Amino acid sequence: MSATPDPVASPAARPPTLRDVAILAGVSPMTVSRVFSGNLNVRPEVQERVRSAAATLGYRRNENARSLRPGHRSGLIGVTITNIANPYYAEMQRGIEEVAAEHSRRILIGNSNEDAELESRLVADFLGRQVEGLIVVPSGSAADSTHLRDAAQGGVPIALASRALDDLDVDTVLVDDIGGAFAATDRILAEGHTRVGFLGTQASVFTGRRRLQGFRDAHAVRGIAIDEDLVLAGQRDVQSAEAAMQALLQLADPPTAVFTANNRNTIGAIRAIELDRRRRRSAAPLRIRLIGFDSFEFADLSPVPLSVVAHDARELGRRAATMLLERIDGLDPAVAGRVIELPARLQEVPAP
Amino acid sequence: MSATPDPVASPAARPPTLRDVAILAGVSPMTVSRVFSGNLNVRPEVQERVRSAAATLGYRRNENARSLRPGHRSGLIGVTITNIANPYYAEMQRGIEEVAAEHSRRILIGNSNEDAELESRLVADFLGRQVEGLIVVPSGSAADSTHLRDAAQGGVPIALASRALDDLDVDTVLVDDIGGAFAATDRILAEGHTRVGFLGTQASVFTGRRRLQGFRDAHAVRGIAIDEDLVLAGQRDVQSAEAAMQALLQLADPPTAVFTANNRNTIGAIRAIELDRRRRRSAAPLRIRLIGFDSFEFADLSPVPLSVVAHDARELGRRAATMLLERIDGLDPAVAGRVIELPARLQEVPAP
DNA sequence: GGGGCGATTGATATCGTTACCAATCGGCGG
DNA sequence: CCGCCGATTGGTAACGATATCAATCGCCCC
Repeated sequence: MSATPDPVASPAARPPTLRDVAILAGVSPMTVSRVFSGNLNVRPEVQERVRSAAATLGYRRNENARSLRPGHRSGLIGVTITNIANPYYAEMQRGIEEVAAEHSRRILIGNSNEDAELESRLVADFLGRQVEGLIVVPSGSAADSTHLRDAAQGGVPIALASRALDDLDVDTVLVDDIGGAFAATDRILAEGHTRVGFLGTQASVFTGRRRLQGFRDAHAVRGIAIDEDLVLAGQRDVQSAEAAMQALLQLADPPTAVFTANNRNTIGAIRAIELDRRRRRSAAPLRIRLIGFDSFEFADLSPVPLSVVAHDARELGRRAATMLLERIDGLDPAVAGRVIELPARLQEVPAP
Repeated sequence: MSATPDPVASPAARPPTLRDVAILAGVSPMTVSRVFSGNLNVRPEVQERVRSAAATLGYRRNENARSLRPGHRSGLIGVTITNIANPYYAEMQRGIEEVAAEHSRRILIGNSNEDAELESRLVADFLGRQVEGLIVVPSGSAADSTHLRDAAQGGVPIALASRALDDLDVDTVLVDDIGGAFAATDRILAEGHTRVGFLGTQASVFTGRRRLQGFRDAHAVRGIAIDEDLVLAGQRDVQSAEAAMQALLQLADPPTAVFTANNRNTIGAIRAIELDRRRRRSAAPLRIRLIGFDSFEFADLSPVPLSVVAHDARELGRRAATMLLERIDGLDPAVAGRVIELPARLQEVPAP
């Protein structure tokens, strides 16, 4: 005989089924099924025999087969996020999973990478896997939401997180982008600044659009004109944000304050200012008033004085999941899409 | 008639099945099945009729039912992570998903929250859902790995990420914790420091243990004694790390340098030092030499001079997924668990 | 002591899909 | 003009699990 190690049983070419357990335990498949779903009316002695046989074989119920039965639910929730590597969405995912776990649901996750086509494929795949609901951060480039409307029409509940879609009436959890951006900008203007820069994402991104609107509204209310040369939208990562900030700094007449509309842009801006200081071998950074949307782990340790508009990503995830599960658990479908706006609080700048 | 909006079809109490499509198209279920899996030998005209019927009904293949057929694979990979809210693991998850997507696999994800019991339940659930493989960041408290051994014995490939398990011979991707910690500590000692603090996680966490070992090794090689009062292990979050650093600073004879063994502890340490500076209303932070394991987004913008031992979380995820998929795609099971150690590079401190 | 009730167990059919085999048809070579 | 072949289509039986109904058994009460 060869030296192939094979101490216990065969290497399980095929995972054991309920039928295998039944044969080993000398009972019918139905009895095994009963043992694994509540032990209704099975003699303790038989239960013991079945469990022992199952343990010997390493049997596990096939959840996919179970979910085939009528009325059974898959216990899965599909989540598509634009980019999980962004700590904000990671935190949101955590919130989603907390609530999902409380309701015994698992999550299937996919990154859309801001690509509508990819998002659409993810959604289709998730639906094919019988998810009970979808939580979607709609990709910025999503010109149409056909794939989501199809799902909704098919009876699969959807919750949108962070971004709304005008043409899709489903539960949505947003941050008060406009209010937060307004408050931040208003604060800057109240301090006397009149040339305020804006760094944000492209207008096709819902949150970017709204935060720019808050920025504009605040100017309008105070009757201060915006120099459009100071409005740079289109940075989606830290690197491009840093470059954009550098461009602002190098203007002949640079802004005295800048509102950055998300954490990528805030970090890029800080980086540009701090690296500028190091290049100048100066002890003090440029005096630029900086307020950023989104809090992040290092916000209060920034080397550059900074205020942030803070909001709670985990809570956003929790609320989206909660609303979704209400739908899954039978909320009257006639109830129109509910929209929650979570507060965005302007945090005071820490003593420098 | 009432005003209930119900323009198209019924609200799909039950999602349409292949059989429904077949009836509408006036063909047999088999023909529909063929149309959706390669169109082998179905007349174009019939194909068109079937596709049209499917579109009308909003039909989607039930992937769970398909995966019931013998030989079919689920296309799912189960991933358990200790805490996705840690940006390091979020980045890792991204790497895993990139590779999984390249191989047309989706991921089922769950947070174990460093709880072995929870991890075990997640794994059991994933196996029940017929995942083709598992990627696990073993929870620190996992005294035993029975649940994983069962899975492995059942023929489901496993890859461990970030942390190894002594008693489980499976593919594993690690960071060169010992080498990285050694290099960092050696650098500190070479600079002349003799009282070096250590902040890290509890010894039950694999990486924490290894990084402490590198720290000790470096001292041993240089024949420098470690003051055990300066070794604080057990901080798992930023808050407790900050408190631990404060404790070090308040010692009668505080360390002149500190090695922080992960990003939570590094950030906590920076926070303690910076907040101390602010309390003292001083322009300069305490002169403490700081080197931390793990890079993070803000590492080079730290208000406190800092070096880091950098490694690539996304690559770690990619490698784990790649090895797992090799197993799934039929790598000889006789091949013993492969262990990869990714490099951890000591990055120079940026000019302050 | 008989009828009946509850507890226990098993046989059957089905969930949605597809591999396999059989049936049908048109057309072409001999 | 017959028979064979390929193309096309359908019937059947499973995949693993369970709801439903039927069957069996022991035991209690009148």
